[in-house]
This record gives sequence, C-alpha cells and structure tokens, in this order.
Amino acid sequence: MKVEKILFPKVKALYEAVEELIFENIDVKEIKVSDITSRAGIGKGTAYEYFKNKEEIISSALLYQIDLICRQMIKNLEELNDFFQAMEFILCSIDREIKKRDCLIQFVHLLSDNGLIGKTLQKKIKETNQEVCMPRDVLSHMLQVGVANGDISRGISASYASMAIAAKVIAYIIYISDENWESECSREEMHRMICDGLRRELGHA
Amino acid sequence: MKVEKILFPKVKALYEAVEELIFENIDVKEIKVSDITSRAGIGKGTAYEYFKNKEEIISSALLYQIDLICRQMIKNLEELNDFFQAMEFILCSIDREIKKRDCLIQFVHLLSDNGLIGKTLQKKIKETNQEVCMPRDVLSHMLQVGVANGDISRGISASYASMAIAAKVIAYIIYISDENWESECSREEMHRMICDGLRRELGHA
Amino acid sequence: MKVEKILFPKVKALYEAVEELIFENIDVKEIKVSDITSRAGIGKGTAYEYFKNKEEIISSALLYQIDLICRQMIKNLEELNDFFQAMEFILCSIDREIKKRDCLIQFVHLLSDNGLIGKTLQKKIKETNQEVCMPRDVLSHMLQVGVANGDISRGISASYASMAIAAKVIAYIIYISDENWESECSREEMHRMICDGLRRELGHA
Amino acid sequence: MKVEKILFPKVKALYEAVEELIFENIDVKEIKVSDITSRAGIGKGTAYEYFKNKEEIISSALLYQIDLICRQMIKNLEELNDFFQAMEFILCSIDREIKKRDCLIQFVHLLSDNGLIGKTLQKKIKETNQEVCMPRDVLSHMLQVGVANGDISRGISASYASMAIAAKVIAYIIYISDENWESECSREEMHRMICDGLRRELGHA
DNA sequence: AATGAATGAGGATTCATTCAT
DNA sequence: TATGAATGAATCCTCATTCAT
Repeated sequence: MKVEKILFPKVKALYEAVEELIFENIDVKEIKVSDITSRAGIGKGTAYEYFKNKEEIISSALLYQIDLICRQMIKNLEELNDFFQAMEFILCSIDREIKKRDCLIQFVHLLSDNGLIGKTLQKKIKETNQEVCMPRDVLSHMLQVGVANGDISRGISASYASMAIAAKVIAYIIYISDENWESECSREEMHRMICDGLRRELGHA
Repeated sequence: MKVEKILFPKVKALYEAVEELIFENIDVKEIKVSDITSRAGIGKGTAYEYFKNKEEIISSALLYQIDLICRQMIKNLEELNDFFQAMEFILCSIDREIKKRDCLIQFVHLLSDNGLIGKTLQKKIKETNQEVCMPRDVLSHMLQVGVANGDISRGISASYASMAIAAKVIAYIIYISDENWESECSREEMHRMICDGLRRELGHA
Repeated sequence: MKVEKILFPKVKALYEAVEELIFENIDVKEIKVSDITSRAGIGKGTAYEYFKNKEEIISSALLYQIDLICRQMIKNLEELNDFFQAMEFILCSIDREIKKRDCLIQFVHLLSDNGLIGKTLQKKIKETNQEVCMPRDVLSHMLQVGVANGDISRGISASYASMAIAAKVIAYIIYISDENWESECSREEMHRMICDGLRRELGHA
Repeated sequence: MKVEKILFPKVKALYEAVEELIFENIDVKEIKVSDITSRAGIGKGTAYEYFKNKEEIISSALLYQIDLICRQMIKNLEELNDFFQAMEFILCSIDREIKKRDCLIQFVHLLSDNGLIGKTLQKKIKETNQEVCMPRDVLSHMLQVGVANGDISRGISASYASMAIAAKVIAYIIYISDENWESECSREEMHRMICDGLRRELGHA
C-alpha cells in the first residue's frame, strides 16, 4: 500500500465535488461533468486536462475517497485491541459518517455494476492493485486482529470469515437505510446483537 | 398477496425483453427504450400505450420478475420442512438460475438508488404494498419455518434474524460474483459453511 | 348559397367536438385527433372513414360552424331594417355568444395562416366557393341594407365600406379580449361609440 | 423604453433566422429548432446555451423584431408633423415591407393565441413591460400627434381612437392579404379612403 | 495551463395514420 | 361500418467532449 499521493489542487477539487454530490444523494450515474466542475469551481475543459473522460473522473474520485476512508479506518482500528470492539467501532462509524457511508454504498454498488462507471472502476481497481487501500484491507486487518487475540476461531476459513463480516456490515447498512424495516430495537441493541451473532458464529464453541 | 395477474401479451413481451437485457449484463440505467421494444419485437410507440415512460417499463418489469421469483421460491420452500434445507435450497438456486440472480441483484441495488428508475421502483413498491411478493416475504417465510421447527432460537429478535439470513445470501452472491475472491473452496463447501455459520449464530446454544 | 346539408351523425359529432375544444381554449394547432374523437365519443379510426386527415376534420368543422353562424346572423339581421341596429345586434352577439366568437377568431386567424390547417381551410374555401355562408356574406348583407335605407352614403366604395365595418368588429373583439386595455367605459358605451364612429365615417356629411 | 441591447452574435443569428423563416411563409408553429439553427449557421445545441426551449427562441425573436420595427416606425413618424401623413406612412410601410409585415401579423396572431409560443410571448410581454417598444407605443405616439395638432377631436376617447386606428391597420392588412377581396380600387386610393374615413370619424365635425 | 462556447450524436416521447378484426 | 391497438417517423432537448483563445 503506497503512501498517500499529493494531488494537483484541481484534481482534489474535482474529487471533493464528486464526494459532495454523492452526499447530496445525486445518483452517480446521473452526475454531469458540468455538475462536478461547477461545484469544483473550475472550468469544464480543465477536467479533461486531468482525466480522459467522465467515467475516469468519477471512478478516480470514488477510489480516492474509499482509499481515504479505509486508511483512516485502519488507523483507528489499530488503536483497538479486540475484534468485537473493532466491529462495534465500524458500526458506529456507519451510524456517524453519513457522507462516507454514501460513498461506500456507491462504491460497493459499482463493484457489481455493468454500467460505464462501474466497468471503469473495476478496471482501475485491477490496475492499481495494491496501491489503494480498500474495504478488503480493512477486513484483512480485522481478521488478523481477531485471529491474533483469539476472538475468531482458527478453525474458520479466512475467506469465509471475512465474507461473513462484510455481509454483516452490508446488511446493517441496508437495515438502517430501509426506513420500512420495522425497527423494533435501537441501533445500539442492533450493534450488540450483531457482535453477539458474530461471536457465536466465528468464535470458539 | 394477490393472485398472479394475466398480462397483456405486449406487456409480457416487454417484461421478458427487460429480463433478457439484464441477463445480458446491460446496465439497467443504460437500457434504451428501443433496446427493449426491438427485443420485444414490437414498435417503440407500443410501449407507451402501456407505460407512461421508460422508468415505468423497467421498474414494472423488475417488480414482475421479482414477484415471480419470490412466489416460486416460497412455493418450493414450502415443500421443505427444515430451515437449513431451505437455506441450502436458496444457495443452490442462486448457483443455478443466473438470469434470476441478475434480476435480483439489480432489484436490490435499485432499492437504495437515487436514480430515476430506483425512485420509480421504490414508489411502486410503496403503492402496491402487499400485492407483490418480495424478498422480504421469502425471508419471513424462512424465519417462520425456522422458529416453528426449532432451528432458530426463540431468543433471537426477528428483525435481527432476517438481517442475518439476508446478509448470508448477499455474502454468497458477492462470493460467487467476485472472481478475485480466492476460491479456496468449492461451492458446496461454502454452502455448508454458511449453513453451519447460521446454525451457530441463530441456533440454540 | 346552398341549403344546409344534412350531416352524417358521426360527422356532426366530430364537428361539435371541434367546436367544444376551441371553446375550451385549446389552440387549434394543438388539437389532437384523439382529442376530437374521444370528445365525439367515436373511435379514432372512424374519423378517417369520413375525412382524409386531421386538417380536413378541423377545417371542415370550422367551415361548418362559420356557415351556421353566418347564416343565423343573416337570418337575424333580416328582421332588422336599419344598418345601425344591425351593427348593434352584431356587437351584442359578440358579447353574448362566446363560443361562436372563439370559432370566428380562429377562423379569421386561419385565413392568413401558413400552417397546414390554414392552408387546407383556404383551399376548401376556394373550392366550395359560393356554397358556404361566410363573414363576407354578412358584410355584404349589411352593406346592402345600409345603402338601401340610406345609412351608408352612396359615395363610399363598397369594398372600403365593408373593410370599415369589418375593422370595427375586429376592433371590438380586441377591445373586449384585451383585459389590459383600460376599460374606461362600459360595453354599451363602446357599442354606441362604434356606431357613432361608423355613422360619421360612412354616413352622409 | 430601454436603449437597444447589444445581442450575442449567435442570438442575433437565431433572431434573423426566425425572421427569414417567417418571411418565407413557414408557419411559426411549424418551425423546427433545426430549421432555425441550420439557417442561423450554428449547432443545434448552441441555441440551448442561450434559450431554455424552442418557444423562448421564437417568442424572443419576434419580440426583438417587433421592437426594432416599432422603434424605427416611431423614429420615422417623428419627422412627420401631421396625423394623416403618419397614417399614410404606415399604410405605405405595410405595402413596402413585406418581411416586417409578416412578422407583425404573426405577432398580432400570437397575442390572442393559446398555443405554447403564444403563451410564452404573452408572458414575456408582461414581464418586460416597458422595455420593449410595441405596436401600442406606435399608436400612442400617433394619437399624441393627432390630438396635439388638432387632427383628432378632443371629444373622442383615447382608447376608442387608438382602437379605431389599430382596427383600420388590421383591416387594411387583411384587405391586401386576401387576394379574393375584389380590389376594385388601387392601394393608393384605398390609403386615401382610409385616411378620409378616419378624418370623418375622428376629426372635428 | 485553463477556459467555456460550440457542437451534434443520441435518446425519450408524441401522435397521425393504418389495418386487422 | 366501426374500432382502437400498433406503429415509427419526426422532433425536442441533453450533455460529454473538443478546441480556439
């Protein structure tokens, strides 16, 4: 994982504009180049000095945000020394940081998306393989911690375990996003239930 | 939940055209009306005899497919009398029916989507509230069975349990979709691990 | 001038539908065939049993209404034996019969219109030259009466006189249509001013 | 009344294209955006850089032409010091400047039109109330002159007088436009008759 | 390097007309 | 004769991209 690159100021402005637009609930696929550039306060043509096309702008921006988010997340997790504390922290982050969550949701969607942006993002991920910090790196980190201090049973396959954790996070996001889902319990209770569930599932019998 | 409606032939042709297009990995948001109508073998104008606009066509088609899929799934599940057999059946269905899986993925994506199609779909769901069979009905059914024959501990909150099941299904779809995920084990093994995981998570201590 | 033709019932329904639509302030050029047929309570295809195309429907309808209006007007005028009484009667009719006035305005507009409907109407008028009763026939009648009983000076050219009368009618229609025109006097006063003006203009010195 | 605005070159090209099209007897309501832009020698999209939609293009163009025409007309009338000379000048202008007359006719038609362009034009007129020079400004000017030098009797209501003048102009346009109107006299004779008629109607007894 | 005016390909939608029933 | 479902040509408008300044 490379060190954070220093971005050209215009590029940074573009990335932040994309983040803001996503945060404002504009669908990624309906974002227009002029939306981005006017928000970024630069000329439309300038965007094309740095990027080949719209898809590159958006997918680069998303990749950049995800990198930032995941890096920060790992940094925060490193201060905790317990898998379940880490899980709790992630769930709380999801509750807290709506902006970042929106980016994350778009990112996850685009991973299995056949549209132009999705394809571009997927290609970029393959190309920049290890240089960008991604959700799977956060998962790896958690897994490592979990196994190291015995929260996760060694009998459980690593790929299964990380999938199980990822799925819980996704399901939690769906849960809190879906206003119709009868919320018969508070978010805190749900956090606890999720951690307890994971403990039963991945922990020692 | 209403009885299956009989569709106008042209409407059926449109719905099937949408299904095919999704199956052929054309992004929902990039589907053109002319794609749909030419695939359906009808004139472009005809689509507008039955639907107000493109979004209505696509979201209705998806809702129809999801209804069919979920109805059939419940019918099949009713013949099984064990929660884990049911889970196994679902995972096998996901392996088998690629077409339906693609529709399901698109559907789930659109549920948390701010684009025009997503918005239209969400509105349609609210309107046709109980008439359409949806994934949550499949979940409810499974939950009921699981609790009834003791596979799911009564101590577990219903909303948590259905989230846990949904998460597993999502995880499995991610698992088989992501070619990069090091497939260190066969699908059958993965089925078993998932069921075992659920057993530990939701079953009796 | 021929005797009134007896219309096929469907044709009459179409004509009345057009009249109603014009009365409802729908622009002639924005009237759709389906508007007309649904209003007339007949099938869309049926209209094409009687007319070659949309333009024929609308221009025939207008011509029919104008013929009716002008015939009736002349019949009424015949009972009056004074040019200025006749003029007063026309102004009152304009006040009273909004529906007919709307048709008349559209008709006059279309006489100098290069659109499809206008062209068709103009062609029809040329073809059916003397069979249809038109505004100019009303004017001729008035002129005749006016000259006969001495209200209009014989020194005045017939074409000028009819233009002068037409101008007054147009002016009055503009006057009552334009809400902005400061209505500093009542309609009755305006009637009187118009008749006085005509008296000075066309009468004997 | 504002000073003439300097137009963007593309806007001017669009305005002139509309004028030409009207002059070529293409019905305003049948003008296509591509007609205008190709005539103006610019790209279709460019029109939308300056105008929201087709209706705005056409009604703005008409308003601009009318403003030009009326300004020029007033400027010319200012050099004449007699109401009847002014009237004569207007009738001659109508004979001479066919292009401008076509624009004027379209404009007058649209003032009492329920179509999209008409509505837009009417709204624009209300908004830009005093900034645009319009036919009623020409009328006002004539009236002023007529009353000032005693050609129009002070006993005649201003609104009636301007209506009478306007109606004469409209009637004259209809007269010369309608080839069927039996022209038993030359245009010059008709001019004279109109002026004489107005003199009798509006002048001192 | 930065701009934003200009472009035009592309796609949604409408509606007059047809024709099988 | 009457119908109205089906059609597709026609047209408005959008927006990614370019390029002269």
